[in-house]
Amino acid sequence: MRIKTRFAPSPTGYLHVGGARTALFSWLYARNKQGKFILRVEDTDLERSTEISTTNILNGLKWLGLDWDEEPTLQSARIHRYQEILNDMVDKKLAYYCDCSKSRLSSLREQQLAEKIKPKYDNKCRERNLKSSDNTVIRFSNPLNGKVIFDDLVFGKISVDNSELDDLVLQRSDGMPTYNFAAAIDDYDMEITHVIRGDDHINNTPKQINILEALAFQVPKFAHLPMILNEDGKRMSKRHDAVNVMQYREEGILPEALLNYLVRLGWSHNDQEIFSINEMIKLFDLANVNKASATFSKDKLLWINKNYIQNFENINYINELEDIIKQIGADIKLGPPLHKILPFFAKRSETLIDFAKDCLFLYTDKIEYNSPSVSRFFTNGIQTSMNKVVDMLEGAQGWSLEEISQIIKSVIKMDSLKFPQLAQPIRIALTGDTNSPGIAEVIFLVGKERTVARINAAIRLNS
RNA sequence: GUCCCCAUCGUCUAGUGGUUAGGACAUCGCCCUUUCACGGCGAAAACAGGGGUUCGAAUCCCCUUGGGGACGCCA
Repeated sequence: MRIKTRFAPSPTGYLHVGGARTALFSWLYARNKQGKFILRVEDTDLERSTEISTTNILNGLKWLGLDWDEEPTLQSARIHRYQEILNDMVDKKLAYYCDCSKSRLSSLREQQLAEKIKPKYDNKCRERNLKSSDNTVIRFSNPLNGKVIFDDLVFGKISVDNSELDDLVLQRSDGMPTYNFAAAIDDYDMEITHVIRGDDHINNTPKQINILEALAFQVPKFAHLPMILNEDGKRMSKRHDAVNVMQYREEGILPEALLNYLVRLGWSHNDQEIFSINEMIKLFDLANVNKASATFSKDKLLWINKNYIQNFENINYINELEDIIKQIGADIKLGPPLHKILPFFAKRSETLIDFAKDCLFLYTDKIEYNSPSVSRFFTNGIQTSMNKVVDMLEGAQGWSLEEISQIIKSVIKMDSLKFPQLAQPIRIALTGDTNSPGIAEVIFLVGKERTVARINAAIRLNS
């Protein structure tokens, strides 16, 4: 049978890192097996679901490059199908109507909690044979005895006693199906072979298996993924943690890098750290997924990102970089085309934001001097040497790195200077700060005319 | 509280009965150096604890401890 996996987000926010990791593993598994990967939007909660959330989540997946097969399915479009099955279940006494009020349910729950027992529905309506009416829900007649055992592809054998489960609601009083019901039916109808999801769903699995088995529907295989914890070792939360995938984009993280970081959170292939997308697809398997939850490390993400930025020959991020430079307010036409500066800046940047800031002096003529550095390096008399550099640069025949480098060196020799004594004030004149690529490279990239203008301006200001 | 699950350096992990317990991030030191970086070399750093099983346990079993998850007309 052809492998088919799905990612089934609820449209109640954006794509967060946990969801992205789940989607990635699901996607990798399908791609590795030449199977299908589909999307299912679980929008059965009318209160919380929004269309904008669906768009956000899809955009997140697109940015990451996690492409899907088939049109995404909305559960809200399938209510007739759920209804059909529900009617059948009630007919077959696999499910029943229940009119217990929410207040009765909550006091029951409080009582059970007070008695220190697991809160469960007491099956009051199970044998009452109620008819459907405005306020009724449909509950599942969960088996009373025995246990549910399934073989999780990551965790191995998991066993839960039916006495731990209760008659869960399948359909709300507003007519919408609940998660455990809709997900089980959809996985069956959509012929999902492998349900890959977070391990917070382990406890739902026996419920879904019972529903499927009651209906004599085939049960898919399950693979639960360990959770991702934040740097405090707590579960990632929207309040405290950077969990929106698009936030990483704004921070200058490359999608390939985020994917690479995420794939190593819970999965490994010996000692390998860096994987191209194709390698991930080729090497991914569920057998090497870890069981323990993992802590998210921004440091390591940045390290991986740095690797990808350095690897500009294979990863194209010029358009993204250009957007950021424009956002900062610089004019890309003032300086060299971006692909020409890559070799000089790529190995210096952890993020695209760093990169953009570092190369900004090439794309703006408003140089803001870092004043403490100015006073430190613009020592008495250095202006004379700087003037010599200007003169020689103006007289230069060509404009090569080698030639520029020779000019700097000759002035240093002429005036008996140490390299930084001359290089630093020039660097400040050209870039505003003390940190940049090599001084000859900077001069080369800024260009003759602008270099001369900037050095002259700096000399005027500091003499 | 009840149930389910997990447990190797600070972090991500390799390891599937016999290893000096390996790699990576971060940290620290040295080297390189034209500033900041990059890079190179090196150091420190772990099998949660206790019982078994075994000639031999990080690896298998049990208990304890710690952590996570679930217990909704959320997903």
